Amino acid sequence: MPALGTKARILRAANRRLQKGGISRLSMRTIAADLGITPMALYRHFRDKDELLDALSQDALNEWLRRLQEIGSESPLKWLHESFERFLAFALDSPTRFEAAFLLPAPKARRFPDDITLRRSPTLTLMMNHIERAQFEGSFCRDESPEYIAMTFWALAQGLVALFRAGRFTGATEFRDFYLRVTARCIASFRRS
Amino acid sequence: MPALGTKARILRAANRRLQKGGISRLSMRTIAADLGITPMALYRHFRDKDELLDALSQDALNEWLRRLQEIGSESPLKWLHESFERFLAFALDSPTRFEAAFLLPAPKARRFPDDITLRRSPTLTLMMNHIERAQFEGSFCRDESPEYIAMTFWALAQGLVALFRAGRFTGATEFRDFYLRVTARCIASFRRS
DNA sequence: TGTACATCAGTGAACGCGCGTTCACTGATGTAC
DNA sequence: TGTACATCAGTGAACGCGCGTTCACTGATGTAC
Repeated sequence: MPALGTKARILRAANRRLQKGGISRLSMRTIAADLGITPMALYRHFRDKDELLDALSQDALNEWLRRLQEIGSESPLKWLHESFERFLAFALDSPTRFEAAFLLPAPKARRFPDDITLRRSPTLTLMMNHIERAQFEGSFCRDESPEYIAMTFWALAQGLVALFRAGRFTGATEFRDFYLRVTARCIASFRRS
Repeated sequence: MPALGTKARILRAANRRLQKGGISRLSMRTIAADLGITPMALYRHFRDKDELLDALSQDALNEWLRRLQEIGSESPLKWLHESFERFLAFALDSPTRFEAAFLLPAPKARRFPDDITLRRSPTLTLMMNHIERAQFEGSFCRDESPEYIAMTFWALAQGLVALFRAGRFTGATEFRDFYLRVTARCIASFRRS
């Protein structure tokens, strides 16, 4: 009864490794050791370390997309608040996958403005859709484009979490308070005046 | 005529190394090789690699503080705009030192809110002074504390630069435009309404 | 002025480590006839 | 139903690399008397 294929088990072990020790301590050898397997067995499932890292990051990005998609389609403003909260939750409750999703080198990352405008990024597109809805409804101002606003949100959330991860807050509680206040304020700053 | 002591030359070489290759490729051996010196010679000047890294980051933080201090004391609002521009310039024209200042692990980093409120961070204190002046003059609203506002600015600027460094912008020009627009907007959002 | 000695920057070989990856292999499982 | 063969997950030893750091040293420079 192989509930999980070896490939999936490798990714899970890699995530665990990532959790303690971070990227720098993630090696083919440690992952294999955690699984009670020879390092070379990994090469049966991934061409090389880069491919494994890539799978890891894809996996985590999918998880993030899934969390975003799970948000109920209430009012667009509520959706935006909720998306900020989910980003925070993702960063706090799964620092591993958060790190894999956003901190591993991502060769295929979408670029602003072209890729974004062309809706090539699934997560940012999702966010932009709700921003557009908010603008359409009249609850958001229209002087800025959805991609501009989405990218602003993105930068702010990333910056806040980066400071937290760099140990710039006394504790998680202080961080949570600050994060929620700042992001709420940022959303508010785009409301129709 | 030793224009530069060996210690200073080591730090300069380390900065150069940091420039190409980043932190991960910064090793005692490569630094020494760049100087045409034996790796062990470095240990005459630094107890170990950590101490060298620490000196590197202190050095870069001082450079950043110096750049902030050089801003003329015009109106507080102009000062804040200028500080954002200098942060951008620092990130773009000296990515090396920027990386050393903000991306190297900083064991002594000040924490929000305690250390900040107590004015333990020289750069944030400088920024908070101008925010206070703006509030006193009446050009900034008073519903938020200077430390809250300063930390918000800080997170936003860091987040923007992090996205740029992660290759999320088509080019430096697009980034510069976006950065300046977003930060100006953020400053504006704290003006008295 | 000359000698003895301490200081100190830098040398060069070596140690032990963890890393990604190579190579030739074993042994079980599935499939074709 | 039995045999021959391909497939495929995993093994185990080894290679070559760059790393931080140890150790005992050399040789020049400064200082005390």
